[in-house]
Amino acid sequence: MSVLDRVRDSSTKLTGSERKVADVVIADPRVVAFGTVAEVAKLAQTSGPSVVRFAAKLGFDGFVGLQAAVQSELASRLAPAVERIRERPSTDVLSRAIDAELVNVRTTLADIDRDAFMVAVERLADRRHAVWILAGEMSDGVGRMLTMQLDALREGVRRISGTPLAVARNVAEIQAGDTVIAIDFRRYEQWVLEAVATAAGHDAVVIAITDRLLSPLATTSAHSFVVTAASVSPFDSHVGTLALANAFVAAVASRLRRSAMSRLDVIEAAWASALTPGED
Amino acid sequence: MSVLDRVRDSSTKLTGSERKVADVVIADPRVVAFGTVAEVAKLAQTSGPSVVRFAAKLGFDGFVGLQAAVQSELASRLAPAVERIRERPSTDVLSRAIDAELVNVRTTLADIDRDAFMVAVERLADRRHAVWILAGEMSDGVGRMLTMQLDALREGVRRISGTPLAVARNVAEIQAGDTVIAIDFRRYEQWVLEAVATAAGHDAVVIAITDRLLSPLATTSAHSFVVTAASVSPFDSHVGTLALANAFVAAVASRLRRSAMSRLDVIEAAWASALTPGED
DNA sequence: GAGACTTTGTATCTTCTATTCCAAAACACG
DNA sequence: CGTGTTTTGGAATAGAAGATACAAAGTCTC
Repeated sequence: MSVLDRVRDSSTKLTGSERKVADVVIADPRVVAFGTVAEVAKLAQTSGPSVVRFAAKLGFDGFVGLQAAVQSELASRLAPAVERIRERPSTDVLSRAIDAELVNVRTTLADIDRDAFMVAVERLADRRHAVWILAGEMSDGVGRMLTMQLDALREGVRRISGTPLAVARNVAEIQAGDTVIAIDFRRYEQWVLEAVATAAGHDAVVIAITDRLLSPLATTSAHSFVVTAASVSPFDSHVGTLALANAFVAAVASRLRRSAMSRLDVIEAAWASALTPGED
Repeated sequence: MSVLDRVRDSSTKLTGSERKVADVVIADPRVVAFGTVAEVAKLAQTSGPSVVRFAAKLGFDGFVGLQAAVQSELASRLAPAVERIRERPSTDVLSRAIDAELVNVRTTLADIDRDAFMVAVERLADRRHAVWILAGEMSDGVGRMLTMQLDALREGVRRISGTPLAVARNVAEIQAGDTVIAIDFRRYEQWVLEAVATAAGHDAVVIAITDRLLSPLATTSAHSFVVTAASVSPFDSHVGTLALANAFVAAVASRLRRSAMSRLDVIEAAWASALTPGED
């Protein structure tokens, strides 16, 4: 029974400062393995006795018991590589999911054309041009997250969706020089393709995120990025799509560092006043 | 200067029993890192003082100095994946993004409690109980995709969102035995926590997807899953969250194979008639 | 708002462990 | 074989670190 399991089991019975200790222990077991009661207590911003009581509550024989358990867990991780490579023939759903999603992330990001990426980032970071985001139904969630995050970094970011009428109205607003990010996958949705075509006709710069280099979307776009969407479920995995979107956001953020940060601070303040803050 | 280097330098000056100590230290540093003078002495078939003298001869301030050095060497090998990203000499955004997202996927899925996962899947696949999905603003996109996909596999899947009034109305509909999936991260949103508390009070089974084992959300839930959300942008990465959601969908799909497939066929047909099909 | 109960940290005690001392053993050399 | 030197480990010591007792602070309940 691992330390993590024990924390899970007793998590409901833990008091406030014991929970602080638990956070520290879980966040970095090395502190427990190598350190002392005093050090753990300091990191958890509590006192020694709370650390000792925490260990006892998990069923260990004092801090030394906890420490021994953590040490033996870490020790196995430190065991020679040979010993560790007993890779299971991934049969169950979870193992196959890990394999698939790792491939999705790796190939999606590794296959990016760096030059195209930089050009796209440059455009997204250019606050003189508005950014419009369209996403097919299956990738709608990624589109929303991308919109929200880009919008937090700069002004003039809008998502296009809704009824055909609403879409048409929004598309009509797109101006020459604006940037359009379109996300769509197999079973390409007609309205996305049409909207992109219209935007391209109005001299907007279209960035396509899609599943094939020669997808209908990619061929009508200035820049296109191909996502690997391998999945063990009946649906495409959008883990790669989201990883790509995150990469865009990260690049734009670092490009806009100063202005983005002040904008983020404003948003942060709004959040702080709107929410009851968490524990820390 | 590593411990190994120091041993090499002073190897000629070592006495017989000191050499025995050196052998032990090099063969398995864990004994020094985790153990005591007495234990090292026993393994080296010598006495405590010889161990201490060995440490002094290497230039350390006694055994504790040697131990500290060995610990810090091992600590870097044990560094939590998240930390290793930060330590890396920041190359370009893309490479760091790849590293971060791979870590997110790997640790999120690898750290899953298999038993809890199976129990959760069993519930989600149980068509006698409705499934309700709640997600905080930042993870809203994942919540939507999860809802859409689960809904395609089985009936009775609903997403809760909108105005406080709409949320309250939906939450009131939750019945004993229903399953609630709540997704929320740091800056925990009050409405999510409240909705979950209410649902739990009505004897619904709550599955939490959150960022810490002991987050406010996790502690009030029957089952909780922890996501690693390391990011190179100012926002948490939800790649791990999505990977986890996909894993749930995959597992539910394989659990419901027959019934899910026929349902998917119906949806497929609806799509085909609503859309202009793609190239293939 | 009073009282009971829980939680928490300070101060103290106890245990464990690294260190040091020193005498015995091993060794080198004449 | 004896003497000087080095090496070694048992026993004593000093110090650090974990455990505990207890009182203060906080929380809950009626």
